[in-house]
Amino acid sequence: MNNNQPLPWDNKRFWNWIAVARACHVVKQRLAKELAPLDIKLPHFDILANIYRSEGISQQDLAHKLLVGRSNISMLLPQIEKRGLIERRPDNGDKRVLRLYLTDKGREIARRGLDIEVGLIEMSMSTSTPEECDLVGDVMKRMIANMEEPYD
Amino acid sequence: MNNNQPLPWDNKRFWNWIAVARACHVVKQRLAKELAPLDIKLPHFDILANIYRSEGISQQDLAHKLLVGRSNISMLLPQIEKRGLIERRPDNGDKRVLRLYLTDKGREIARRGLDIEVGLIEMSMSTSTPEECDLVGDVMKRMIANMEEPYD
DNA sequence: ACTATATTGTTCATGCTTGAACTGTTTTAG
DNA sequence: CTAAAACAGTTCAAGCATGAACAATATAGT
Repeated sequence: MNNNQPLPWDNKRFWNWIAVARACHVVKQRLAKELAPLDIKLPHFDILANIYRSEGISQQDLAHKLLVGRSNISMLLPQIEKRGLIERRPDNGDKRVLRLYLTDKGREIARRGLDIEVGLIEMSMSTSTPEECDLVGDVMKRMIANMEEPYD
Repeated sequence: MNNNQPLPWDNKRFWNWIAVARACHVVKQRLAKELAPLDIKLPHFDILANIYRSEGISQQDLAHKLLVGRSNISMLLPQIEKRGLIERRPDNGDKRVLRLYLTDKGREIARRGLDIEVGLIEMSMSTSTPEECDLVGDVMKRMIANMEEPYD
């Protein structure tokens, strides 16, 4: 038995991470609520926001950016397309690839949603200095890099 | 039109937050993989881990801790119970509430899963100093507090 | 005591997410 | 040039998460 191993409850890094996970969860739930007036769900908005930044992106690259599977994108896009928020156009050189573009309506929603998201982030981070926020970002980027290693 | 509003891409806080969200996502996906040998999924493990820390907790309180709806817990518990990892026993004073306890088998899995989780967190945070990690935790707790405010 | 309100847990329909199997296209190697 | 491998996108079945409606129990105000 390994019952004399240190408990996680005594581990500060553990609790700090729990705080990160909870903050993430809370912000996402809150953002979903704030987006309701735009009649857009979080997963759809994430897609719009990314196309807004990278117009003409492929579904593959979009999935990669959002850290989700291609199938996920493949299931959501038709819904957004039917609402007239995006267009899918085949790539000229590669017949496998579909490239994604916003319609004016889609761009408007992306724009407004992003304003809401940024406002929420600014509000929630307003009690921390820019230097502190930057440090948080740095630590997170390091974590992501470490996470890509094999580890076993 | 508000097209001359500043774009989020120019906002440092925005990018720092994106890093947080991505780190969260990556860690969760990785943890899910590491837990596979224990034959336990992340949602089930989260439940076990919380009962491990708070044996005798009610379903309501568990849902609150995990930031999910009661219905979610209500759907997952029977599965874990059937696997013989937990027990549900009625409260003595209040016939509405069910209190949750781990079986020896459940405790073993919780214990081993927590070791894996802590190992993963330590590894990913190993390139940051304890002071930096503590600051991250502080900023996150402030964010959570700010998020509970009305804001509209 | 008694009705109104609140609380705990359940069920249901809906929607998101995943991984595996599949189609069609492109690239690579021999 | 052709066969094998890699790649982009789709489909499907399964599992997770949510909110609304519900049953049973507890609490409060009169």
